[in-house]
Amino acid sequence: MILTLDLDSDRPLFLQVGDAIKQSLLRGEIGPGDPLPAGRELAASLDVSLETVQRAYRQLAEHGIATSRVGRGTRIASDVDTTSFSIEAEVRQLIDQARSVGIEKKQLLQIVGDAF
Amino acid sequence: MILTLDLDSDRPLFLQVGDAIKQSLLRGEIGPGDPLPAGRELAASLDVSLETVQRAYRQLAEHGIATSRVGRGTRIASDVDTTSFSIEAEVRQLIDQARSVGIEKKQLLQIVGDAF
Amino acid sequence: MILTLDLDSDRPLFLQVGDAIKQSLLRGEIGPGDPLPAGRELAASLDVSLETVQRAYRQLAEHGIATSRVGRGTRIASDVDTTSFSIEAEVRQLIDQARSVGIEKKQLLQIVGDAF
Amino acid sequence: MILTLDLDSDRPLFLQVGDAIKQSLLRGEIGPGDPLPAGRELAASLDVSLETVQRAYRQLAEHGIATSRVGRGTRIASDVDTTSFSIEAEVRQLIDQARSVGIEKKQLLQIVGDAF
DNA sequence: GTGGTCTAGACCACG
DNA sequence: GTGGTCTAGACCACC
Repeated sequence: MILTLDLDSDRPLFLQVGDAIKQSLLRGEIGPGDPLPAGRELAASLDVSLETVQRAYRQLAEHGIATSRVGRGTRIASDVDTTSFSIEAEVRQLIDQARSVGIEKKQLLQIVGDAF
Repeated sequence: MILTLDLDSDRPLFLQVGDAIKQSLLRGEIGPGDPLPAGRELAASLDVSLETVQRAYRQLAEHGIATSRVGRGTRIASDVDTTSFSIEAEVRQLIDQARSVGIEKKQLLQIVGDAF
Repeated sequence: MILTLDLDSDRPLFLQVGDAIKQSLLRGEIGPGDPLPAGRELAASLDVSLETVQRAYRQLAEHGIATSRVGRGTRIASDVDTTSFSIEAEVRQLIDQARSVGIEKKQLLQIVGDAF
Repeated sequence: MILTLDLDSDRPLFLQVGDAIKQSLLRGEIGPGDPLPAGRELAASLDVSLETVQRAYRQLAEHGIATSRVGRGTRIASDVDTTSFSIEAEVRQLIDQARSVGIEKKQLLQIVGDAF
């Protein structure tokens, strides 16, 4: 598993780690039941503290995306539902509102790009 | 000017103050060149610290929405362009959700562009 | 707020802190909207690390029992539902099952007391 | 002896093994004096480490449920009393929930005693 | 080996 | 002042 972090981002590292794992799920690189790297291992490869990785895993567990068991590692939940990751509805809503105030496609992409 | 803040929101108060002023602009309650309330006055009416209001005004100034001059108070810029921030809140929300599910900037722009 | 921790317990300290706060709620010592002690303050009075208290508060927030805002402290949620803390149903279920296998009141209290 | 483990459970495997043996006792599938499978054999059939099975047997011995003798294997104690552990799981669950809502041992015993 | 908990520091943004 | 994040260590139970 190869993940990249943006140390200059305002987004907390532990959320970035969780984001990256969800991304791998969406891309199909990993799937239900698949093991995640050991905390110490991932911490070393990302050059962050173990606690940061643990917080990421803990958050994934709280959201039902992964499960951790002492001595057995952390793995993607067998019943993980990737469809919940979709944001299509939000995108449609945004576009509707943009149109309602006369914002063009080009402008909206500019605004979104600037805010990301 | 009557503004309301949501103390239960995760959004910082000083940004909420700025948001509210932009909303007044969008609704036409205030317009280019109009004066904003004195910092101390608005702070008292919102029951927040003066520093919070000052930070809000500073942010508006940085975005070219308002201008401050010592002794003259703060007023809406004469050349303010409302189209750019009318959907800021929605864009922010979309980006937060996109990040939380591991969607990158490039991907999101693609999705938005396709759906428009 | 006076809380006591059992350092010899197997129960994690941060859960004990959360337990104690729920207990205060059940006893009516604190109620919806009431502020909780500042993390540093509670950490000092309990002689645990700040992180331990923060984890307790974070857990309460995740369960909708408290809300934290940077710079404004942590307080009991205004819509907290203490009835959800009840365990009467579980107790009744346990007693039914105990009776069904011929366990007497005295025995059950012994078993529960030993397991706590 | 056929036992099943729940790898998704938070309950340690070695306790689950002990639980399953107690359940067999309660169901009458095995009785006082009956031999338990050899450690290596059970470990292989459950696909867990020998250490896990050994820990389970050790725990059963500590609770007076089984006895181990080198070279002779492990067997159910001849004087085992099944009434004591028939509702252990329910008691554990109750205590966990009680702790999570801040109920103390004394309080819980009071509640259980009142409801019986 | 694994994850879970905890500490004692630090720096940051918000008020 | 507040809470949020992060680090670099440590010890523990489980496998």
